[in-house]
Amino acid sequence: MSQEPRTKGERTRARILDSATELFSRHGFTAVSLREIATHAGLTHAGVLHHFSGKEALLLEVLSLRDRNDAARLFPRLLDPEAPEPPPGERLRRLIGVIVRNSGTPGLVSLYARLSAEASEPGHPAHDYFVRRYARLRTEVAALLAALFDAAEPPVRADPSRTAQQLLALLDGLQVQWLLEPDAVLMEELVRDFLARCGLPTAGAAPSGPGPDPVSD
Amino acid sequence: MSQEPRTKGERTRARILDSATELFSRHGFTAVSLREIATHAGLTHAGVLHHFSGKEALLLEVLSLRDRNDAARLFPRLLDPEAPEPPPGERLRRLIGVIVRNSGTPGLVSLYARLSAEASEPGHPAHDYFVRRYARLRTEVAALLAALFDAAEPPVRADPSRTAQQLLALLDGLQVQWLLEPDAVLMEELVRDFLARCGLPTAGAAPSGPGPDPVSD
DNA sequence: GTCTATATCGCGATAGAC
DNA sequence: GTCTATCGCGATATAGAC
Repeated sequence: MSQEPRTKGERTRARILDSATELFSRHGFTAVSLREIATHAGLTHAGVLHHFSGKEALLLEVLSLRDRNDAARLFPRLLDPEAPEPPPGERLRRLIGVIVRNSGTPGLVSLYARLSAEASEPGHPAHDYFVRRYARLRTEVAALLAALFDAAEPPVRADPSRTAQQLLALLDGLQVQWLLEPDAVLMEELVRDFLARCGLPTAGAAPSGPGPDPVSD
Repeated sequence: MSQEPRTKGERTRARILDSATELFSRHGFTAVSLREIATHAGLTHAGVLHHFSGKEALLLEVLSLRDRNDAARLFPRLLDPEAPEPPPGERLRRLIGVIVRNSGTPGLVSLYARLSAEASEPGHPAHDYFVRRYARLRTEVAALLAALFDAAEPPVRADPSRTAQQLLALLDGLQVQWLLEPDAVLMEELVRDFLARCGLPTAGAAPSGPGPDPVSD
């Protein structure tokens, strides 16, 4: 999961991130204090704040690590321009696979929804991160949709960029509803239904498989 | 906006709500302290906590008041079963009108996104409120869509309930993206586009007009 | 019932000593 | 790189004024 840390500082930092991930995932953001994370990692809360500028920044690190994993699974070239790019159909299957995979870690999904909403306030420390995240995702998903639209039979005439915005919004919005009432929201089915409405039938099941984590950082 | 308060307590409560709405909208939730709200309303922070069980509860009141306004505009029967129900086409126009109207108060939109994400954690004080909110909205929007589907030419064969979930998710998700980058997200157009894909063209502009606030509470 | 004043608690965050 | 000390915060509780 983590790149081999060389210095003591890097090891401490990694230990803090591990503790934070575990405690945030299990008990949520508000319920966990910096002092608890610090104790769990074997130092004081001021020690934690030497490595991370604040509680919010610590959450951002935890989530962006996970985010890079998901993104790299879908868009290998984002991390390594030399990486082989799977065909569009396979990438669409992986996108649905990420949805299924996320349902295994509702704690982190909840944290992400929370932070993205908080970060929408201008001036928030994570504001730029999310602006960039959506811009990047929109570009990548638009390119993927464009390829799928062209390859479809019959070809689909729709704006890939706008459809990408809609798809990303649908995923985010459904996740909130799913977190509130897991049994009432069939994420995968509703997403497939939307894609079908766009002229992109997604018959098969989503594999996404175990596979190695494409990000190590 | 507020029903004529009779007792001193009701007046104080309304004053606190007004102060909280103004300060939260302008500076966000985190940046405003209960002590500031109290001072702005002319009492101490303990006094505020006599009327509201906590800062989160105060936010919930501010937002649910606004929520009831929006909902009543779309579904008059929710508040008054005797109220006349506008035809489906008019109600769809009003729904789009609410989107346009919300873009005038990004502060409150941001607060709503934030709270709905936070409340997704089980055990959160507002968890039940949001579960009920989505259940109610899903039911109402599904009924509206069912009427529109039947009246469409040609009639649309789609599951109104699932389409309602998708539409609500789209609205929530787009709002987060819009808050992050207002110019990059054309809310109204993207929603109309989705509805058109569902077989529901929404040619005309959305009036929503000024009109009296349907909720007074 | 409405509200103030006060004290106490752990929290996130900062400054400075070591 | 980590600590102690300190700050204002949200929250709780109590006692009492009007």
